[in-house]
Amino acid sequence: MAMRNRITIHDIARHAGVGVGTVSRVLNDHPNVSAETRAAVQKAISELGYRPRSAAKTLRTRKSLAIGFITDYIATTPFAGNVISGAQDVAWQYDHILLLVNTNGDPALEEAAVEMMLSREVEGIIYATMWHRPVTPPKNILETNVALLDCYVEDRSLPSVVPDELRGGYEATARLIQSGHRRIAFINHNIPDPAQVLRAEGYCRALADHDITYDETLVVQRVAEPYGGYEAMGRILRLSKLPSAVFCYNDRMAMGAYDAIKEHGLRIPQDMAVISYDNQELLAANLHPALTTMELPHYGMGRWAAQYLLGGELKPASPPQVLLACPLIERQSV
Amino acid sequence: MAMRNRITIHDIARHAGVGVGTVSRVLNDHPNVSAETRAAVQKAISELGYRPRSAAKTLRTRKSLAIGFITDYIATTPFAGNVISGAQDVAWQYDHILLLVNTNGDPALEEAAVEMMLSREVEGIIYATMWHRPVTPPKNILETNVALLDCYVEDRSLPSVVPDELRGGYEATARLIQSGHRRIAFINHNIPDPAQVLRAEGYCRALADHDITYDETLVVQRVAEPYGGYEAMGRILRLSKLPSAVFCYNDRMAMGAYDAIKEHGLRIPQDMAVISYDNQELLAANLHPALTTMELPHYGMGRWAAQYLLGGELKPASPPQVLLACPLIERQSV
DNA sequence: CTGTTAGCGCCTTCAA
DNA sequence: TTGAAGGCGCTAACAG
Repeated sequence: MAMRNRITIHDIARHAGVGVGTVSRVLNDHPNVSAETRAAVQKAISELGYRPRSAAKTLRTRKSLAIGFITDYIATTPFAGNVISGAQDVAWQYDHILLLVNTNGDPALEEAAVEMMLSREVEGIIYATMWHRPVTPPKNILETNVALLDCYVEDRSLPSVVPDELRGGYEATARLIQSGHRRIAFINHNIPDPAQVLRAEGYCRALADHDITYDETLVVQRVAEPYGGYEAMGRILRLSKLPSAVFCYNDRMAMGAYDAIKEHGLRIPQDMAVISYDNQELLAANLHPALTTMELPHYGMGRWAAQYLLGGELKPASPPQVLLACPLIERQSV
Repeated sequence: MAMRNRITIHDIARHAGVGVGTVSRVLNDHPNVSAETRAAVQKAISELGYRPRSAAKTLRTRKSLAIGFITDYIATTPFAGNVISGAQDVAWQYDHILLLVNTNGDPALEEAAVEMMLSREVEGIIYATMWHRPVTPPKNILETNVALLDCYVEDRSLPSVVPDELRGGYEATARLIQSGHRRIAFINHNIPDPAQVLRAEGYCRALADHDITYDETLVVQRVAEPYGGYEAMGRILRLSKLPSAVFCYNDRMAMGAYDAIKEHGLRIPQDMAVISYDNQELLAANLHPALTTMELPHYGMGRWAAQYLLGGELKPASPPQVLLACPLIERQSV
């Protein structure tokens, strides 16, 4: 904290008996430096305990070695850490750091955050939502590079990475079919968002591809919480002809479905197989039996977004709309 | 992205017919500027769409308006978002931004992260762990201000904020006693960390304060996972004289305890009251009955750490060791 | 291969 | 209350 004047490249230049240009060159691994000069400079650097001032470099080069990371509701989802971790791992690999701002969905704050990031000359901004949905980012974000994470703009004019919900819904259903099930219920969320629509579409296509007739009485929509899953499963269990398996919109609904199934005296998976979506470790791994589910690729989306921004393959002409696969996590419920 | 030369204070000075010094003054709310001059400058600023280059300011003032945030395992806990959110809210209030690095506990990476932050001249660094424990931060962190979050150094030489586990253990137990329970079991973690030791201490003191004799057969230690809680509760239920309530080390163990209690044919809370620790929403709110538990003050710790760094009350002479209360979240299990 | 020099954009004295 | 000038530390272009 005792901030005596910091050591600069001038100091180390003098100490090593060279010019500042040379010091700058060794600092930046410029090839045109003789081995001995380089060694002398490096010696001086470590002897004097030199530490560069990143602001000076940024001012000169217009590169901040940073990317912005804007989240909407970071505190409300257990997945936030995975997304950040993915972005961070790639950023670090490129010697970049993450500038984080959480906005609680406030548009004014979003715009201010972007402004601050632009002032700091970030390489680009990752605009991340905590659940898959369409968004309208502040327009000033267009003044730098952007990667939308777990979200997209309706007109597809911005690069985006989201989970491949359709394929996930398809594969979850197919997994059930593969185990011999033909009569498969689907407990879905009752609010139409991308996950809700696309998982349903995947469910339908899987049935169709295996010549199973779609039966609307087997599809029940409720609030995407345990009690919603409980209600939905209860309704299904009152059917005269019971299904032998159920695909749940998410692990929370599956949690409720478990209760209903057990109360009904049925065993999982013998009497009722269950597969679901999200892979919330805490739930999925600890339910009895452990829940087989489709994992949301949070870490991967974080990586993709950072990689897109730093990998140098920016093509604003045709912004990529990437779908990341949701891997099947096999446990004991199927 | 078309990065024509940026507009500088020189441009706006010329446009407004004043000197750069004056522009700088209005930018920084310096009092000595006449109202009309100020207005003229502000007009020019908005007309030209001026955006400051933070690097230039930082170079000149040595203030980056940023604080570093180092985490160990951000991806492994659902609480990460709350901590970040707390720090972020305060940082923003002071016009600061968070520079985030997650290290996966790698000491080399930690040191490099600190080095990068020092180069960027952060105001201070929040060193946060995802569970309460003693730590050894990289020594270079001492070259700036530090706030340890959910952790501490053994010699207490660095400011730290952690949950008040002892008081939490005490109050959880007292809550049970208050409901008339006198025979109270305690399911604890089987690895001695601060939470384990201090919650146990709180349990003991609460019993003592209410003239209840400590009965070691009522205290069982296991792995802090649902199956550990299940095992522990099973052991307790085999006792000849059953307790009427149980205090669990965390919500996950409580989850397992629930299973054991129900399998034993007992009702919660009528036959067996349950209280626990952590308030993992996902679990606590969705167990049947909903779980009464002590909340870990993650958001508050985030706020405290940022406030300490930015509030200007730094006193390295006597580094504060703050304990934050764990509020009781009443639900239906007591 | 190396030294010198001219800024990057801003803030902050110092005079006026 | 205001303008002018110097310099924060670094990189990159230019000579040599």
